[in-house]
Amino acid sequence: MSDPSESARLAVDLRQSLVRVVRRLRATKGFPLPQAAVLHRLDRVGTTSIGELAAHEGVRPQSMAQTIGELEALGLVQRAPDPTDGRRVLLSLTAAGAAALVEERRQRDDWLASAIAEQLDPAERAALAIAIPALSRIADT
Amino acid sequence: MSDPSESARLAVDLRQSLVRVVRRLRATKGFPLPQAAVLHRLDRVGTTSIGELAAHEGVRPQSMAQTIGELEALGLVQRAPDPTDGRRVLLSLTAAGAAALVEERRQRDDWLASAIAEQLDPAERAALAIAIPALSRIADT
DNA sequence: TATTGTTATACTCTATAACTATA
DNA sequence: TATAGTTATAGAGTATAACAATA
Repeated sequence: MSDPSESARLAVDLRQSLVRVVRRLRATKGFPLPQAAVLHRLDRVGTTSIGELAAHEGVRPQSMAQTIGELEALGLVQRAPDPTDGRRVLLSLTAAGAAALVEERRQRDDWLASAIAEQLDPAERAALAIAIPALSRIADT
Repeated sequence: MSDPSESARLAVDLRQSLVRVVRRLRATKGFPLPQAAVLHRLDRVGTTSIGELAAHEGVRPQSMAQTIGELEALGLVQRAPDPTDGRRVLLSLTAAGAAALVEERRQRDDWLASAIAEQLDPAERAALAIAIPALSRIADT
């Protein structure tokens, strides 16, 4: 049974803490968050399209196109035509992009990982492991 | 003991899910997120200063001053001089601000609360209840 | 017609810098 | 000098609208 007042309380507290953590993340040294997300995504899936990236991140294709343009200008991402569909563009990391990802991990990811390791107790880390996929599901709503 | 690789994995997954939920929150009808946060905060503490609000949200006083200016222009927040310190400004909700908060709750908070109630199972909600204060602590780092 | 992507433009959010007024 | 707040300006992040190319 879900208690509506419990969910209401969780909602308000969740919104406040999420917004604050994201501000803190943005303030931490590293690539802009949209760029960092693309670097991680390309590293994980190898090759994909702008539309897929936009859908996965929950932004408009126009917004993702701009992020990709920035990464391309930095030489971190490369485009290739999709051989089976002339409308699509296949994206992948360049060698410099892979190196940039290493640097991103060393900076922002490392900060967050340290915060999790040092400031959370085992029960909180276990709770986080359960909460994260739940949050992703909410984001997809 | 905290396993470093566990924390590293949590960090990357956490960043991605948080950013996506915040984007989704921003896209949901209601006040801009900084304004909504102030409405909630003033409702909770009654009266406070710009500096306190900025510290609580983790933004610069200049940024908070702008948010307050917007809310004041909308007639949702009122200023009063601090009788004991001429530099400070005491902020509080107007009647219209309290009404606006009701509307905010009806819209964005209700969306999030519904998502929590309908899409999360009891174990996930319990995990969220533990994870939220942990996230707040990380934001304060 | 529908889909993929681009370009142009504007608004939101937050920061830094430079300032005023009060303590 | 230090603190609370303001104003000006810039940059990051995202959206909508209008368009071109391909399916």
